[in-house]
Amino acid sequence: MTRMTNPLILKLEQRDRLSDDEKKVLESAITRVRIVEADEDIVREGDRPNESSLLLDGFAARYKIVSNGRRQISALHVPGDFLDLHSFLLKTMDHGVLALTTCRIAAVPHVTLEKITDEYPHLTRMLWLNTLIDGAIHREWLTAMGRLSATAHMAHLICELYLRLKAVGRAEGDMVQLPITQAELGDTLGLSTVHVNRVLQELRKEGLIRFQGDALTILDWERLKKVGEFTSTYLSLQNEDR
Amino acid sequence: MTRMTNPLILKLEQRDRLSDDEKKVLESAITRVRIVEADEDIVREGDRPNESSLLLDGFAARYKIVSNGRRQISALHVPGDFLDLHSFLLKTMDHGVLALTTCRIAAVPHVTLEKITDEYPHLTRMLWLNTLIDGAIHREWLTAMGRLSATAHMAHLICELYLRLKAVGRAEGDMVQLPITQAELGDTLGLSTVHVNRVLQELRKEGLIRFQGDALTILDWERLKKVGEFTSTYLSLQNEDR
DNA sequence: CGGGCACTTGATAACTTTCAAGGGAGGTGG
DNA sequence: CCACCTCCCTTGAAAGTTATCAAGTGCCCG
Repeated sequence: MTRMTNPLILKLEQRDRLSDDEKKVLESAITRVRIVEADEDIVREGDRPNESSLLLDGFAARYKIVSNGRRQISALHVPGDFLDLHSFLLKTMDHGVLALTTCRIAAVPHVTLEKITDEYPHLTRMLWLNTLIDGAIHREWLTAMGRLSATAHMAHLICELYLRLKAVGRAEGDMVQLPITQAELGDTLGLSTVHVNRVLQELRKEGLIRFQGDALTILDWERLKKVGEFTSTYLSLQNEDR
Repeated sequence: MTRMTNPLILKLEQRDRLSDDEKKVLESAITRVRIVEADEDIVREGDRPNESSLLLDGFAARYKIVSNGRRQISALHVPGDFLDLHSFLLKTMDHGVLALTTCRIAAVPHVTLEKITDEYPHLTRMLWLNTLIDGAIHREWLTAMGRLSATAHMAHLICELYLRLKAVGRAEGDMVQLPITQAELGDTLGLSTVHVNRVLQELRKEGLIRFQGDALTILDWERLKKVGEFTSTYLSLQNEDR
């Protein structure tokens, strides 16, 4: 499903006004668009990319493998997200990025990013902001993982994903397409697949969500938020001068 | 204990060269230095600061309280760290920042940061980098919290703190001052205080560390790293053009 | 129609929390 | 100068949450 509007612009414009010039710069920053199939790596741990990947369509995850082969997903990405904007300055990837579904990905060369930082201060701040939001999400996940029950943590994640998808026009009413397996959810929440299954059943039984195939429907937003102790502040969905 | 060199400059110079001009700009960005006593808030959740706080001396933590009163610490800060540089662009604090010890804190007005982003592209990238390293640490903590045992997680944290303190000249050989209570460590790792105690005893019994009062000594770095599955890549301690 | 993958279920085991209590060190007031 | 209070660390036992192990079901795709 291809959209006309670059979802990154959609995402940034929710946080601050972009000038036409800035939008043009962003559009022209893209050198090429490629397709990555599900379960393929988009970037590998240890890589030193000379471009950053922008997700145009599909779902992707940042992940890390630990010694016993267990995997932890540290970020889930939806269209409009940069997958490794941080590699522009961090240089070496400290984690891999994986396509969860077929992904359409735009490449932005690091030389272009450097040029933007030299010439477009406000646009630079917007890109910086983008990585700051990633950081805010990381902190929220840390809190959820450390101090919430498995059920609350799941509810929290669902709230977040719903809002993030809605923010880039990927929600249809109370429903979003969420093509993520329970095993992947487990790797995201730090739970076993079996427990993910039980937790989802609990949320379903409570009448909070419906989750059939890829279709996730929010049945009771208020109670879901309450169960997940969710507040959206950290997503910075406010439009402000930045 | 006051040092002459601004620890932020020390920290940044480990990652890339700073020009004399840039250093001067950083030094003069500081408007005032204040002291915050242990257990006091430096910034509160919900605040909209118009300046960012740079930690010159002491230990601080970003934290969040969840409903049942439990607390999660999402970042531990050592001298040279910005505590809320992200508030420059995120505007609203999504968490609080607490002094764990008496802290000496410099204030950098957001208007000054904006001026830096307008006029000093490379310095801007270095500040951006600073927040990217925070993000990398968050991801590493997520992995440790989700997929490592309590003991491994603790070992991992100790490795990280030792290196970070060493990087700003706060290590004396294999020893660092770590004035953090076991309760605070629990809030950092997502564990109960009791379990923190048991995990520390295990690391001591294994001959990996000594931890008496505030003095933490690394007794067997190689084995500690192995237990904590620690690799330092994510700390970006390499000097590179950025 | 067979195979594979994702989801589901039940039983047991492991890890971590909670509850309860005692010990030790430092600071403060009488 | 000592008693006492508080905070932190430590220990033991019981409870709770989540993982692991083991199967079985359903569905999509070749």
